[in-house]
Amino acid sequence: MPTSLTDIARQLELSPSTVSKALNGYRDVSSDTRELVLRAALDLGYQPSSAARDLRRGRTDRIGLFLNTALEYVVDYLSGIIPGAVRCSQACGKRLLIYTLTDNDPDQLLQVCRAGEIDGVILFSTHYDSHTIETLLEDNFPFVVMGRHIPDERVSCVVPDYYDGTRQIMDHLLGQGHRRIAFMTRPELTTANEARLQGYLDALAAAGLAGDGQLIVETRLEADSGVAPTRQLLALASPPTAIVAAHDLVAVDVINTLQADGLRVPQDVAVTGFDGLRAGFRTLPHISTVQQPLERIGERVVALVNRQLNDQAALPVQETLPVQLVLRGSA
Amino acid sequence: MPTSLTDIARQLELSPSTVSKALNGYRDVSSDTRELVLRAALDLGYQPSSAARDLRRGRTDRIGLFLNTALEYVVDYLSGIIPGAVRCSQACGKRLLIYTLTDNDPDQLLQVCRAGEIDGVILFSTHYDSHTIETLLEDNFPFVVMGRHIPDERVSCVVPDYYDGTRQIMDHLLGQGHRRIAFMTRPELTTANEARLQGYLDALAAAGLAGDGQLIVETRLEADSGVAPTRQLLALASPPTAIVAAHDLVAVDVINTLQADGLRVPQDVAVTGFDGLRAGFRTLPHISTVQQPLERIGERVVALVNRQLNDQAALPVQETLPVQLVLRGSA
DNA sequence: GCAGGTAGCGAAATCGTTTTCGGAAGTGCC
DNA sequence: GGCACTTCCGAAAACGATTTCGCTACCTGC
Repeated sequence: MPTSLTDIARQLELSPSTVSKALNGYRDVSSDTRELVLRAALDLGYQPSSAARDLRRGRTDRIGLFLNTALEYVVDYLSGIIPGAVRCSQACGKRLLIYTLTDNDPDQLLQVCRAGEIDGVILFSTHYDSHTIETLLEDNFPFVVMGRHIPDERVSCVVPDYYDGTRQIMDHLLGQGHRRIAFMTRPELTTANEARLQGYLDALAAAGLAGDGQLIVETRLEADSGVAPTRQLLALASPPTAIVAAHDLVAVDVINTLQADGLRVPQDVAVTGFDGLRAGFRTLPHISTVQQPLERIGERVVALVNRQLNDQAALPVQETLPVQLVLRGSA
Repeated sequence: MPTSLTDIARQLELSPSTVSKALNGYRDVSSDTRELVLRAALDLGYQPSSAARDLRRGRTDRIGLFLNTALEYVVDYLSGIIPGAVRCSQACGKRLLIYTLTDNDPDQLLQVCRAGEIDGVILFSTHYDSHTIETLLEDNFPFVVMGRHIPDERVSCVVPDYYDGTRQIMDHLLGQGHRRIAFMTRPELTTANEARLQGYLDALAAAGLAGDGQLIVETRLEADSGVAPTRQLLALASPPTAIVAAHDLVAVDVINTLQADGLRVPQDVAVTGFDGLRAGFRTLPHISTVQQPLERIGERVVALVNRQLNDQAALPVQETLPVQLVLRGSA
């Protein structure tokens, strides 16, 4: 049992109230006793019990973020987000913590929120779940969705510009002379996927090209999910000369699969990613991709949660952040 | 403000005690009222306030793990650890959470522990810090070190067999006929690095080879940290035919650097990694490495913390887990 | 000397649980 | 009817902090 506030009070023959006030900067404490209290607290290594303090104050100054499926992808994405998110939460006087979910209990997030373990929560795009969102809204619990636009004006979100990013990729590939361009999408019908697909289709149309359904294939978020779709594309009578992967991790699989078949990237087949994760540097050539402003996303997402904490009546906002094509060799 | 236990009590015209007992499975509650209470709790979406409960019970059923520097490496390693750690903590009725540290405050970990936010903590090897460990010991706060052996019999730790792993690598390379084998180490003088270096030296000696100081180079944990040392090795009058990298992420850099120079892996230079992270699959050829039993490490580390929680007098243990060489092409 | 003001401290309520203890019914047995 | 049990419930005391309010001195100015 660590030292408590009453321990200090006893030792100094003061009341707990005075000790608390000395520690919290109240003005009705003489500078002498304040000094005494601070010194004693330091000597005893005092740290206020977070449970007691949270209970009394009715808040925790903590913001949560939940980890669950598709660990490999999420974790890579997170490592890009975290610096910005941590910096911002620190500036707001909050702490950011990451919860590990056990996948067999989908309600864990709601339980943690209702138990008051955290004041607000950041929803990673991979656990879109309308029931969760609906309940959070009913509870009036502060939350922000990251990486996916939710078609509901009551929810705040921060998303990269998927449409523009895809257009940038396509314009580049078309400019290079590619005409048979394959597109890898994800099976979930989210606004992110729709925006990317729309960017692809619009770019083709703008170039006066007719789409070919065979060139649109599905991938998942899991490891090695790019291998099978690539083989599927290579097996076509007229295979693509460029492949637009759903994200960088898939692009890694694509490149490895192509190279394993003796094809050269980008000479034989150009490949592009999306997101701008560190994984893009682990292949040779490095992956040409659309760089999301990851740190900034982390920053904004925390800032928006914080805004809701400070101002109950704050109106929700949907932020779309600009992205940028970076050419690193694979296209 | 979410519904509290007293809300339920009021609505049902019962006392808070009875409601609490009904929810917590006490036997002195009639099955009728229990049913009533459970139903009301469900209807109102009741979730006990974690602050109140933690305060009263004097524990949190939470185990912490801290993230700080070298994010890219840590995060990759973590994604291997987490499934096992989460599974085990769930089996123990605990929750595992990850704290993000702001690097300018080294005492944050201690503060969180002393504030009683968590019952126990897992120390990632990358923040060895004798002051932290010493303080945790003084506080009698349960903790386990992961991935590094601490030369102090009072602290529990779980480590892969670095020595044996390195011997396995060396035996393989020597068996392939390599005679000039470079070794990348980390600057910190930890038992892990020492064990690896010793394995390297012993293997050379066992093969009757004299070591060459020029072949031992240093790397850091940060991104791209393998590039410079590789160039350093290539610049030698007599460059190595094999490079034993400190870990998989460095090996990625090494392979990319070699290939960028037109060298073939493994024909011109063989490369090995360590750890068995997913990153090893992102190069071509895939990285031959020493696979750590990551999930098992996660499992054991949580289990050991839990043991200390259940039995204050539990003796510390140092566990060394077996590792296995996996050949994937780069050597 | 006295009203009014200020500085410094403590008492006590409160946050929402858990848990011990005791008491009020009801039951069974002689 | 009296006794010992059992069954079920509530009162109340914690846990450790924060915060309001009131009280005592002392000071100030007239």
